[in-house]
This record gives sequence, C-alpha cells and structure tokens, in this order.
Amino acid sequence: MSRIASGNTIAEAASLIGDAARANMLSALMGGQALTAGELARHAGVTAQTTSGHLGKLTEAQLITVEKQGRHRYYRLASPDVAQAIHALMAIAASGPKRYHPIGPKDEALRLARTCYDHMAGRLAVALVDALIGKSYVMLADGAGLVTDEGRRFFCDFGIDLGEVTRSRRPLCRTCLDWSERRPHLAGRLGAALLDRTLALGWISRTAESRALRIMRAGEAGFSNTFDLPPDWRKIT
Amino acid sequence: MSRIASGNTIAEAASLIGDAARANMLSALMGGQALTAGELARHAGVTAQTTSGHLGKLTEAQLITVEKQGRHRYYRLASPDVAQAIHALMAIAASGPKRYHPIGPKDEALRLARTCYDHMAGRLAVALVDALIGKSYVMLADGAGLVTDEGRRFFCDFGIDLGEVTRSRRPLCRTCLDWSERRPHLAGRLGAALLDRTLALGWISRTAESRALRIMRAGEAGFSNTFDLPPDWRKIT
DNA sequence: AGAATGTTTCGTTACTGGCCGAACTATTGA
DNA sequence: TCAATAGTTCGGCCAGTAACGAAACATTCT
Repeated sequence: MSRIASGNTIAEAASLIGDAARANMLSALMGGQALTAGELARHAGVTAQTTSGHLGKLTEAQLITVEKQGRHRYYRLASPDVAQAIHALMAIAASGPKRYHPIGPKDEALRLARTCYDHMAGRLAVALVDALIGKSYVMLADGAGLVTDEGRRFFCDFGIDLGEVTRSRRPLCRTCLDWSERRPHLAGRLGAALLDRTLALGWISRTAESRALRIMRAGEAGFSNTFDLPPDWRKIT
Repeated sequence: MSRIASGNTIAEAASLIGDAARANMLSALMGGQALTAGELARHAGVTAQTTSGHLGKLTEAQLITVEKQGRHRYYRLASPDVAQAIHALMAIAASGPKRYHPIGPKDEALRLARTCYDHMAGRLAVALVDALIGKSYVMLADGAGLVTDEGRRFFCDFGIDLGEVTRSRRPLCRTCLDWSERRPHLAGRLGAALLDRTLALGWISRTAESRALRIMRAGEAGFSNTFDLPPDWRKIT
C-alpha cells in the first residue's frame, strides 16, 4: 500500500547486491581503489562474460561508475552512500546467526589492518581512535564524532589540514562500525585524510589483491610514537 | 579470494531484502511498530501462505523477531542495525537513476511527517532539527551531532532526561538522511526520545496502516511555540 | 600486419525461488 | 461443541536469471 519511493525500489537495489558474484565485486571495491573488469572477475570467481553482465547492471543502477582507460575499464563505487549501504549489510551479516567460519592467515591480516572504502579499519584503526580519544583530540560522544581544537592543531602538525573542510557536506568525523572488532573506528573526511596521509608517509601500503594493508617499518615506529599506541595494540581485545 | 565473513554472507543478507515482497514488509516495519503477519501480507500484496514463508526466512536470518500473542504473531525489526541497513538502501535507491514516479496524496502525508524506525522523519523532523540548531541546543558539526549543555537543560524541561544515557552504546544524537527531504534529521536516542515524548504529549499520533504521523491540534501549537518553528515550515524547501 | 590481451554480445542451458491452491494446526468466542 | 479467524505446511507451476561456450570487438605490443 504505502509504496512511495521506498518499498519497491529498495528491493531492486538490494537484489542487485544480493547476488554472490556481485557482492564479491562490491566488497572488493570497498577497498576504495578502482579495479578492472578482469580483477573483479577473479574476485568474484566467475568468467569474464558473466562479470561483464554483472558490471553492466551495477553501472546502469549507478552503484558503480566506469572509466575507460586504454583497453581496461576501471570500476569504482559510485558514492559514499553505496559504501555505507554495503557496510551496513556487512554489519548485519556479521551479527546474524553464527555459522562455522574458520579464520585463515589472510583473514588475520585483514583483521589487523585493511581499507574500508576510503579509510582504515581493523585493529590498527581501532587502536588509533582509542589513542586519539585518550589524548582528547577527538570526542566520540556516544558515537558521533567531533574534533577538538587541540585535535585540529595536532592533525595540522601531522600534515592534515582540517581548516578548509569545515563547511563541507561530508561528515568530518564519522564513526564506522568495524565488523571484525565490533567497535567504532574513524570514518568521514578525517578518516579518509588519515589514510591518505599515512600512505603518503609510507607508514602503510596497499597490498595487491586484497584490502589488507601492510604496516611498514616506518609505520611501526610512526604510529607508536606519534599516536602513543599501547605496546600491545596488536592483541585482540 | 578475500572472502572472510563479508563477501558471501552480505549477499545472503542483501538478497533477503532484495525481494519486492520482503522489502515491502521490512519497509512497513521501519515504522517501528510490531505488525502481525496478516498486516504484513497486506503491505506486501501477497497471500498469507507466501507471507509466512518470507517471514520464516527473515526470522531465521535474524533480520526480524517474532513474539507470539494469542493467535497473532507480532513481527518487528531485530535491531537498529537492520533499520540502518534498510535506510542506507533507501538512500541509494532514492539517488539512483530517476524514473517516473507520481506523488499521490498519501505520499504527501508521508513527506510531511512519518516515523523512521524509532524517530521522526519528513518536513516536520527537518524543521525541528533546524530550529534546534538555530537555538544552539544541538550541534551538527559536519553531520555528527552533539547536544550542548543548554540543549540538555531544554530537553530536560521538555520532559526528556538525557542525563542517564551518557554512557550508552547507542549514539545519543545521530543524523539520519531524510530520503524525501534529502537533508539530515535527528536519530539516535535523542531522536527516539523526541518521538516518544511528543507522542505522549498527544502532539502527534500514529496512523493505522501507514508510517505517516498525524499532527494533532495540540501539536500545531506545541511545536510552533516550544521549538519556534518558522510559520512556513510545511513548505517544501 | 599479426599476435596477445581485455572486454562485450549472443544464444543456450539449468536452476533457484516466488507464488498460489489446498489442506492442516492453533486460538478465540459464541 | 462448532464456527471464525490467524497462521503454517505441502506440492506443483512458472518466471527470472546466473552461468558458460563461442564469437566478435577493441586496444596494445612486437
């Protein structure tokens, strides 16, 4: 009865995500990087033909966008909204009925540090936000985040200018529930800037075929010193 | 490859929502009230048998919960996480490729004021949050919300005690993007409390078969006076 | 030019999953 | 006890769609 813009059309969006192959592709794109059709095919575990069809549908529905470059086609998530939706689905999938699910070594790397669309997630991200709160650089008043004046200065020193972004539509500091740690970590513009900056500093680096982040030697020291992480931050909480 | 807890299982969750009938049921449950199987069947526009099957699946996946009461079964969303996910899907569905979509009179009522899981949405909700920001009772610093000390006192006078909820897991003040207004409105505990309180005051009342809220005579005056709404708040922005 | 790689289109097949009719169980009320 | 209402289970029908092979198109490299 009360159909309006919701009812029917959310089903279309959801069923688009609700296919194993497409879900795998979208999950891969949650890494934040643009991927080619071939890479996505490998991620999804289906042939190139099948992938092409899927990507066509996702593009038409504006869940992803394409960019032609030579003989490659680079796909990426169309908007933070899409990332948000996939994220929310991850959350309810993780909290659903528990099922046998072995943890492999690759999983372990993902749990330690990975990208989540455009910011960090995993134990590193959770440890960072804890440290930032401890130093009163950010406040997570019941889940909503704000940067303090002290924090602004700190981030400025660290090479992240927050001054210009005050009046942006995009949340400066959002929280994002970590599906592996079940705790919030930093998202929003600040989260994205933090990822960019630490990548630029060479503290972390992206890995080839996975969303996992590698923590470099410079990062080991950098994170610990700059953010005062506790020595046992790698421990599972 | 990098399957972990995500890839596969988000597809299950999404495909569960990705059916027109089930999506309609879930949308109906976004009203926040528990509904019987029969009511949900009418919302979805399918027979009782079909509905039963759908509800079974949704329950098993823990997207909704059941409560037996006499010969009725009351269904409700299992958690705020689920509401969040559906909400996110509504957002991307609304921002997708535009399509012919007539606006009926019932839609108009929904756009004016409705429930969104456990808080208000629509033009009323947007007008309220604007007013609260104008009076410096809440701050929506780039999308993340905080209640000021002044605001705490105001809400306390209004009959909403925010003192006790300081250290709760649930965000006190979250924003939730309004799909009809395309602007944020109040969610979280504050949003929920505001809905409860104004319902208790008789300013608004739920309607029978829809998520629309009726604004009562007492509410007309109450909202305008207490929150200083502009006289033209019903106007489309 | 010819070969190799990346991607799409077409046509076919096979399967999943939604839907309903009919029959069955449970609760309430006369 | 019988009738009415709410909900579930079973079985069969049907449509939508994901999958792949084959072949075409596009781009780059040699």
